Amino acid sequence: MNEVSNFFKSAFSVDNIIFGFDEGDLKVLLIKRGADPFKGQWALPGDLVYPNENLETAANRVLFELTGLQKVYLEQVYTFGAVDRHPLGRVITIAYFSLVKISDFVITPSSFAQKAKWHTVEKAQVETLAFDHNDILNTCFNTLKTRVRFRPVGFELLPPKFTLTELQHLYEAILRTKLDKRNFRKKILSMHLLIDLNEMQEGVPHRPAKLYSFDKERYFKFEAEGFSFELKESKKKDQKRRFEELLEG
Amino acid sequence: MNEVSNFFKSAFSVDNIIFGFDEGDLKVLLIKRGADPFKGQWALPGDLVYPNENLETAANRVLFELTGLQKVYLEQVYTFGAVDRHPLGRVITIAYFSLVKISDFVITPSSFAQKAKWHTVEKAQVETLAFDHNDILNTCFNTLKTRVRFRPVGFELLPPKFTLTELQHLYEAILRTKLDKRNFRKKILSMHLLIDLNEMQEGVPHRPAKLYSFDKERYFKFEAEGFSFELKESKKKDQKRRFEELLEG
DNA sequence: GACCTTAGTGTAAAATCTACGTCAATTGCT
DNA sequence: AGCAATTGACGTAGATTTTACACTAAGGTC
Repeated sequence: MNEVSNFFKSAFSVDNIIFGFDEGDLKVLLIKRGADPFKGQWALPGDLVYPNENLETAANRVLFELTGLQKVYLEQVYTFGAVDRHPLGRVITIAYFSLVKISDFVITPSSFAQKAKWHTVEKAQVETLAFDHNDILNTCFNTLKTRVRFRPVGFELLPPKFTLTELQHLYEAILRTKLDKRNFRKKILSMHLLIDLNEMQEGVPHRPAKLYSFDKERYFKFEAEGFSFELKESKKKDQKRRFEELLEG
Repeated sequence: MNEVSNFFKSAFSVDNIIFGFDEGDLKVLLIKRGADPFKGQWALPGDLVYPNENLETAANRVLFELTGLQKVYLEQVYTFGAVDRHPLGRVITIAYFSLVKISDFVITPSSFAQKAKWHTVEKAQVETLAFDHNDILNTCFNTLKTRVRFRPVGFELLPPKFTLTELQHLYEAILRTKLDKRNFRKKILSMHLLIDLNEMQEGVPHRPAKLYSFDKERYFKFEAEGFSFELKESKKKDQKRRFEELLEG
């Protein structure tokens, strides 16, 4: 029993990778650390888990303290536990990713965050983040890419009413590819997971588009009986290349 | 700083879900616990992680101590951290699943395992396991089902030389469905991931089948350039039902 | 050599996926 | 009022993939 007590000297934390979508870009929320270690560096929002707190509760708490948001999409992704990942001792961290509608959203920096700011994922990936947060971000971004092909999680990133073009741009930003407009629409509509709201966009300087919302109930029904939601990218390489040029230029 | 030290009172463990395949059944290795808590109950093999040990190292260690196997397929799946999941204190556990060839294999029960035994997954799922190990097993089994559809991990469960029928039975056992023989073969062979060994089964009381091995190198090449490996079950409901009857009867 | 068991194979019909071009509705500018 | 600019909406033909399905071949056993 005494030996066992030697093991009870570790801590664990949760880190949230909070994705949002705005102006055609996929973004991630980072905080500028207000305390050592890594003071002044950008980091993923996270915190130590209280001894009597469940992991998911902790992830929700961090999200709430930082953003004021509750009941948003949150999913455990991976646990990072390299021995030397934290300078203060053995701390393993459980990464959660979260998808939020940026529009809903007021950043309310908590005590441990001097400053919170949306970064495009591209920029965050080249930034030097605190701890092993670059690893974590990359892993979670890859998970998002995979997730979005098999579950309609993407809808969590859009406002309640959206156009098909907005939805397509979202998928293109996440998958970093270009999709064919007509095929995308056909595919999405054939799933019957969108509700046609019979409303139109307003105040846009061009032909207004129809607005849709996501039919969650219907999706849950389908999911219950085993249902795969997949989006494939164009098989023609040219399209993909064209998009990569777009990203760079 | 003093407050922070309150957090450093937790421990974490790894639990291994070791899958094997034998006699047409998917199996999982359980140990009968030799010490409290849960003495005498079946449990997943696991251990506390040493303070200076990486998670993956710990998972490999547990596997090695129990089975003598090294360098087998091992993948992190999920972290379980309910506050009350361990009676001795706050212990979160990181679940890894592992795929081994039962043939390779001699169980060498370590100090913490009185007895290790292969259980069919079906039976293990209805057994009352120690801690939250039923949860863990179910989660990992679902992950295996998904994994096997997109990556050729199944090969890890077979001996180095196998027949197409053995491969098909493996998939059927994992997916709990029935697959069409000709379509399965066509699909598998069209991936060009199997090496035809130009050898035949011997000593079987029927027409001997060709032996194949898995072409790992080729797979890694494909994987590197983004490649999806998918097996779908029959869309005709009847086939599935027929198989479910088989499972029950 | 009869019979039992599993191995091995092809095809046609259906479903899905891919590439692609034109007219429509609105705003803003002149 | 008319025109330019912008994005929305839509269908089809050809290619590819998926599905369902049944008979002969090879070896072992008795």
